[in-house]
Amino acid sequence: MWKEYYHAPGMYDFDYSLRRLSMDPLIRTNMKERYVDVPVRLENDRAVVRVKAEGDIEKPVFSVMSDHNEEQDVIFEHIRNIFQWDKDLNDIHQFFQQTELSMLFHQYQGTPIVRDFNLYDSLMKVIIHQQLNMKFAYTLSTRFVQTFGEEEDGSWFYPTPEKVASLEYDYLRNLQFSQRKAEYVIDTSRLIVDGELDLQKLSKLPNDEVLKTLGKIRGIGPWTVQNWLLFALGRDDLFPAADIGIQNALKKWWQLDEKPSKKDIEKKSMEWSPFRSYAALTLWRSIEG
DNA sequence: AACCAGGGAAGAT
DNA sequence: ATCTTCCATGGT
Repeated sequence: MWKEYYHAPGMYDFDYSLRRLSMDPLIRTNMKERYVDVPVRLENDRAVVRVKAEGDIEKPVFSVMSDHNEEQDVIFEHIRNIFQWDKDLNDIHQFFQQTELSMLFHQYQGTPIVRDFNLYDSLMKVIIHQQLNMKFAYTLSTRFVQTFGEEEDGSWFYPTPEKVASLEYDYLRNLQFSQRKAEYVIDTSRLIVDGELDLQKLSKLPNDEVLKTLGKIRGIGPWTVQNWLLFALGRDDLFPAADIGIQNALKKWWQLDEKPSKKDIEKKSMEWSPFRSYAALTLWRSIEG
């Protein structure tokens, strides 16, 4: 068992992040004790890591602990990247003070981008969640993981690309996937196993190159690429204009009768570049619960 | 019952 | 290039 502490440079609302993480039934969170258990895939091994809030929004301190004693540095580095503790959210807050979203950022301070735990898992989840209402979306992804993935210490690991590539479409249809969705999930996994798609390599490329590569794959459109860039890679400047949640939030924020058009959204959101992701997160947050 | 859901492919202009 | 229509289900 090891335990390490870390201080973030600016404000950081970890309790909000926990609330978001707790929306996913596959992720074990505890709001009262303020921790989340993060499943970590290693080279040929797995670890479950507990990340716990020890401070508050103004003075964020975190503890990271695990009883997996090998590759401790790799694990800690991975956790730091997921939660992006080194990004100074005071700078983001400062930036939005000169925009029309200043009030919103004042109300919801220190909203971080918490990345999905794994590049491949994230892509599968985004494909599965396309167009579905949140409740059914989580039902589907939970069934998918609990049927084909693996559990360890109460935490669920997504199935590997190899495992998913070996499935028949009917296995997913039985879980109430549509035929299309079953094809998207399995075929994309097969591309990865065959070496035709390398997510690690993609993660080092600029957004437009990722869009060019991922967008060619059947079942992956602009919304899915944008969400993957935002949540898997944690990129700062994504604004999913096609997203219903974003549209609803802007409708409310701009006091419109109808949802604003994709084009209007894209144009206006340019004022929030290069930190559009934070605008998106904060807008989502403004219409939650 | 009708319409929507944190879309995308395929077909039609 | 841009616009419809269809895909499949569960939720409200």
